Amino acid sequence: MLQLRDLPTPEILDKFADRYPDADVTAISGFLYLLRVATDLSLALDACLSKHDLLQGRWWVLILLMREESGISTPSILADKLGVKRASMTGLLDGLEQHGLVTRVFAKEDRRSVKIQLTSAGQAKLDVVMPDYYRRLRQCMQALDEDKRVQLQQLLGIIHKGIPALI
Amino acid sequence: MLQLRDLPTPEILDKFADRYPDADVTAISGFLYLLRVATDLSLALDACLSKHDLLQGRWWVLILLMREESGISTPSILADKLGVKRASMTGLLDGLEQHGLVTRVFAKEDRRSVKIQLTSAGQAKLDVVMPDYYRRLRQCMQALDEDKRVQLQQLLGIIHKGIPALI
DNA sequence: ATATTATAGTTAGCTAGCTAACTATGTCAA
DNA sequence: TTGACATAGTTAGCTAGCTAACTATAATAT
Repeated sequence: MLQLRDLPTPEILDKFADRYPDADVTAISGFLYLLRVATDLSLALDACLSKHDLLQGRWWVLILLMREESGISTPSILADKLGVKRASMTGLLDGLEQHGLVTRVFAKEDRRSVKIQLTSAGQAKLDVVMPDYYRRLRQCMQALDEDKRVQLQQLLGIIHKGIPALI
Repeated sequence: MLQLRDLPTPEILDKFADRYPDADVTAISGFLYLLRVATDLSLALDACLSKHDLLQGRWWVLILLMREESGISTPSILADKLGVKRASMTGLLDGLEQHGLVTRVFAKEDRRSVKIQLTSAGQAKLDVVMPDYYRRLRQCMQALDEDKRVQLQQLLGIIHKGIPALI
């Protein structure tokens, strides 16, 4: 994400725009501020989860399992949904299994595959973490009224559409 | 940073809100979309920089040096401004020095300290990368008119103020 | 003056991602 | 049926961050 703590002042942006005429100072500052706020949100989420002895990766796996009616999925599917490689999912599941939050169940219909099952301890963990997370998140976004939330979604949608132009 | 690719649908959010009454679905979806867009922007930036054989960390160091009139700073100051530990800065500077983009100059006034100087090759690298970055970023944000950019700054400011409530 | 404490930079070893290569199993076409 | 290819999961080794501990130098208090 964005490590940079020392965002450019308007003066610095102007100085750079002098040397590089393509610079669009309001675009740059909006872009950097978006990255800054998102990075700080993500760090705050990490801090919140770490109080419950969790990191984002493992926490999302538990949530993905809870989304399933049966609490069951497979490493490949979880990896795709989480957006990590299967190799990374192996590590996440190792950690969760060691803590007793999921179990690996070997499938009989396809002997290459493994079913991952959310345990009752895993569900119990979520039942502690999620209310805390939701309460904090509600607080965090409290000052945004419904209109502003709609605005935010729209603005983010516009930017999201523009991302291919950046690559 | 948000790994998660499979954002919750409104149905999933409602299901979770049933079990966890503290859930504020518009807050959650705004929060996740903000993280999603920022993460994709950051990945797109990585992709853009990698075409120039750079990663965000090293690139920001070059920019921080260029902000200085003299092109000179120190590892500690750079680490603070970049938001990494001094130990990490050592590695970033090693890489930049190997590529001839910065030089370490030992200071005589304080023999513990080292001055980091942007080289002419480093400046030349920026003079190639920055116009490309600025041009792409302008394209990416093109669809946001001036009003919407102001709105964005305001919304982000409101959210930023709320972050301490999340920790 | 000298002992303590603080600061600048580095090294060593940890983490959670990654890619590449591997094993085992399944699928499909000749 | 069997040979080629595809898929599921794992292992091994890479990266860029991190913390903790270290060396050298400077600043401060007694």
